[in-house]
Amino acid sequence: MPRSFLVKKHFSASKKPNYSELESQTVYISPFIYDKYPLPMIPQPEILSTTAYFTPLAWDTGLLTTFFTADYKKSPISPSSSDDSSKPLDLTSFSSEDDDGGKTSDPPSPASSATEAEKFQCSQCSKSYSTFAGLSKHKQLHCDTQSRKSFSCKYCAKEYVSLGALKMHIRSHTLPCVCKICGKAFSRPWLLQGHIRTHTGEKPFSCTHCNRAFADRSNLRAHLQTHSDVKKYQCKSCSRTFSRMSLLHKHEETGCSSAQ
DNA sequence: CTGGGGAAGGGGCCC
DNA sequence: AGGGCCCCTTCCCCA
Repeated sequence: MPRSFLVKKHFSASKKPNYSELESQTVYISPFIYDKYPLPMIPQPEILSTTAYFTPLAWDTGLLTTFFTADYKKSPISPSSSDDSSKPLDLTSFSSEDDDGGKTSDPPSPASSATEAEKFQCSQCSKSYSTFAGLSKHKQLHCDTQSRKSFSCKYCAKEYVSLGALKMHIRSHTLPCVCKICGKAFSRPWLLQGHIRTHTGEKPFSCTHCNRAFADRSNLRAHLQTHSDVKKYQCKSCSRTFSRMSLLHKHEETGCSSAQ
């Protein structure tokens, strides 16, 4: 994903958040995409008109293609042919466990992480991180009680130990990322990005088992489970297995016959 | 009721 | 320290 899609914002450096500034931050996607959608435009609230940022990247089909090609070069998941960049990408040649480059919370593979993970360990809880920054954030958020400070949200009762976490949370109230097609607002740019795919119909993640395509990588992962013989989620009461945790939860909540 | 797809929210990690 | 991305999870809807 091109970083130019995102509008860099400058928050107040003071400990007390500048709420008016936070509230006025509105992220716009490029207007070019909307040229393809002559839909009646929803009246723009004042927040949308005064601080509009139009970044260079357009979300038209051609540029989307460019975007996807460039973006996915970073990941092990890349189109089979660079000349055929409009072809949906294939995730299925990678297992759901190891296609994330070690960024997930899954247990790291012994070969790659044993030494890395032990490099920075929390003295409080012994949790290990591969980077000092990771350890620092962990300590700040969870274990370094001496340095904990409270940042309260003015919209709700939530409190956070860091200003960054509060800013992130406040975005869920202010919803600065607005879709110009339908007016729906989102807290983060990539939520808007995913939402825009619902308008464009872009589905860059394809399943090689059945040729279905998805707009969302996670939805492809969930779909891949339907092709798997082994269901990951098992009911402790009746041992029945499910492809999704949500299905297991639903099964348990609706009353597993073997429960109790 | 179950299984599956679509859409979205939030946390963790890397840069 | 903050921005950005990825992943996991959840909710809703439909067949």
